[in-house]
Amino acid sequence: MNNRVYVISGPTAVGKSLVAFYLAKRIKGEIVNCDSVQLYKYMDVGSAKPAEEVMRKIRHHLYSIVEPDYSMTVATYQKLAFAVIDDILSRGKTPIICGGTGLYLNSVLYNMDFAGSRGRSDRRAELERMAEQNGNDYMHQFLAALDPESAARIHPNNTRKIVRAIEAYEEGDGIGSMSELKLNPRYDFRFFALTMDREWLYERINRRVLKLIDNGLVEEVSGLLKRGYSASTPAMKAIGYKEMIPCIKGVYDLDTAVDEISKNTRHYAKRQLTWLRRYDFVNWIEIHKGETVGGIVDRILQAAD
RNA sequence: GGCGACAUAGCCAAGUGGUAAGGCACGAGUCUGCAAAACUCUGAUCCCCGGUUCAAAUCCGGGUGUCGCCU
Repeated sequence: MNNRVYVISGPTAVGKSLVAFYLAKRIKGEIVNCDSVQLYKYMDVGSAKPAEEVMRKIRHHLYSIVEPDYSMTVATYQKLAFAVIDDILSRGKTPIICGGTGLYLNSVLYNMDFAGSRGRSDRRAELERMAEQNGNDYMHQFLAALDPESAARIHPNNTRKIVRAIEAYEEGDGIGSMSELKLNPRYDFRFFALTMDREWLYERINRRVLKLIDNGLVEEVSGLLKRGYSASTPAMKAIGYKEMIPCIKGVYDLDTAVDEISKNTRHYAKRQLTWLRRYDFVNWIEIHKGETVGGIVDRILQAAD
């Protein structure tokens, strides 16, 4: 059975969705979301989900599948993604994974086993409280006493990771190291990362944020607040949402919100590029000004064979 | 034209004689169950010239520039 799987990644706002869509049209593909925020319902504008009519023309999977207060994890994503990918393949179509959430990408690309520790939320809360009371170094030393290897890998200030490492250790195996991961043999990947001149990308990001406002971001976030979601809802920590809440509450004006969203999006895009550079088997597709989507798809298909 | 203030990294900015805090931006990076998250690293000899002093971003004189007020 053919098990080819395309992966289209890249920083936010390079145009992944559009490229994936045209690629899907060419090869009878179906798109599988790999964006942690587009997984959520009611978060369409801020997460820049593909338009309705686009979704009607080509099958799109794993978009808007959970409520904003659902706490998503990589493990869950992986399970969902595998199920969808296998389903698409079984129908003789080609899955096109599209998104820029690096960790989620890893869960598909690599042989990551999440069967072990799940993490109990009560224990996590307890550890977080402990961290707040005793400080970063205390927690780091606490971890070092249990699991010196992972303590050595985690910076003392990164409390979130330290808590997870302690949690994982207490549950059993502890956390592994991503540097030892092996490629997932189940699929025949064609992995592409779109990129473009940094300055141009930043211009696109700035422009897109303005467009999100035009498209009704303020209304979308107000709506979410009315539904009862708040700044502490997991999904509301996403860029575009977390900055919009204070604006709606009158803490600062819309211009400030726009600046904050743009800045955080630029930072995010930069981190995504850093993440993608670590894959030695990725095919970089540098997009040039004036190039058509068709042309980009041509280059992808050429490189894929 | 006169009077006054200011001049420190891309931006904001502390420091008023002892050898340049901090923040932001930019850049680089880490990453095994919150990942659009969390975290780390990185830059200047202080507008120019001269003087005082063992020692000046810090004091004095001159120049240039910016801002404010006055005529």
